[in-house]
Amino acid sequence: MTESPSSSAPAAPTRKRLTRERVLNAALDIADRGGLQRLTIRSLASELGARPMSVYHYVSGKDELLDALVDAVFDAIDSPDPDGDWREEIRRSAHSARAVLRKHSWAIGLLESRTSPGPATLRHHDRVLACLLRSGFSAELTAHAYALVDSYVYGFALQEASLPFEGPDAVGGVAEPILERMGAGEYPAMVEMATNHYLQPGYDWADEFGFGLDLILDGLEQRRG
Amino acid sequence: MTESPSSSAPAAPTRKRLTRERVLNAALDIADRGGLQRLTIRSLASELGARPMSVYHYVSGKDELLDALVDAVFDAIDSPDPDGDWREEIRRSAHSARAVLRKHSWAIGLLESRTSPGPATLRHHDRVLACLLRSGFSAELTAHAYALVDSYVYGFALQEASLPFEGPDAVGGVAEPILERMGAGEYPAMVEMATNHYLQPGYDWADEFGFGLDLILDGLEQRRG
DNA sequence: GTAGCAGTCGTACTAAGTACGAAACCTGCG
DNA sequence: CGCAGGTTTCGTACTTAGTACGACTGCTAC
Repeated sequence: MTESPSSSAPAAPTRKRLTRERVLNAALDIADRGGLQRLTIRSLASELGARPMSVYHYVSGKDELLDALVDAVFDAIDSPDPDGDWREEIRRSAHSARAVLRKHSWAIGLLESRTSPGPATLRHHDRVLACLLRSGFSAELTAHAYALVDSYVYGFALQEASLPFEGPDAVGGVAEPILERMGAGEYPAMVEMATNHYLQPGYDWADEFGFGLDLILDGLEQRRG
Repeated sequence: MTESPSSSAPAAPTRKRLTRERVLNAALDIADRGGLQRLTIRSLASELGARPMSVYHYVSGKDELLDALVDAVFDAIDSPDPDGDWREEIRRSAHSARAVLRKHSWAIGLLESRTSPGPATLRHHDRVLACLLRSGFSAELTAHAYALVDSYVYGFALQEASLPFEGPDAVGGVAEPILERMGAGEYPAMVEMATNHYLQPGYDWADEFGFGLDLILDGLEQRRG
């Protein structure tokens, strides 16, 4: 019954010393797998093979943990290169942000409540601004462009997260129940769009992202001084 | 010490019978005042002058409560009139949505996790689609426009909620501490923008909304068949 | 080896969601 | 007027989660 000293871990994954990095990565994993709801100090400790209170040596509380996670997500976004072509760089960065936010969709909901950006977040924003300024955008237009592109990216990610389906063909699976719920033509335009467009083979809502982004970039180009 | 039967409420606001409407309104109030965090079944009951378990006769649980709140927020948005001029109607509706989401900014974070839209939400979306379709937009362009405008509105609201300030002049109050935190020129472009633009008298970040919206509407108009 | 410190954790308190079933209330009917 | 049956309200209590406090452990430098 007594454990020999050489075998350390009885039932938990990855033993050893904790580090802030391991804590954050484990938290990322949990949130990615099961959403923010599954991420508790206790589940986190368990994932790390430790007891809840051990976590508090690496984060001061759950709030700081969430702040750190948001910053970690921003860190994964490919920032634009301030010396490249603005249009291509902003475009690339926006696509990257969208992909990252799709993977960590729980992070979007966090953005609303966190008002103290971390270093990675600040750095990303700085690079976006630098890219625009160096490309000859006026301060005013830079501010416009920045607000516009970011809003679009976040908003798209937000919609994507709240869609009840995933991928090109899964649409039918959840859309049809909704179709029925619409009853006797309460939402005719939605029905029309669903049958004529959304449910057509080959349609993938995810493709909408590029259209809007290009429209925005076109508009900015036209308005550039 | 004994209360006379005629005086009913001892220490709580608004007595009488509960209704689902009163429950939802109280929940709205609490969330508006103190954010989602303050909204608990217990605080809600207390606001209503009732005990926690009484609430469960009007909502099946906290999740359903949150779903209902999101739908209530959508209900407050001014939907476009499908028979009006598409550009003006979409514009008006977008401004309304932005105003509503600013007032209930906690709702934005909820959007990410709720995947079953309520009737008001569906109705709003239906009206947007109808407005575009009746104005001669193709199904394809309608889908594009819908995703684009909604993304922009949600995303703008999301950014607005996470800004650490409010209103035209409050900017300085919170931006300057951040300026210092930037240390020795770690974020030069942000500093440049802050000093040359954001902190200039008369600048109001909220005004950015119109620029982006008009750019988007211009772009859609150009691409209309 | 041992003082000292960083890291780990046991215990326990608090807040919050909510299951269960009883009490209070109201209504229409005899 | 009184009572049966449904409706509403709530008392109690269990569960999960965050985290304060201080003790224990084990490594490192002397």
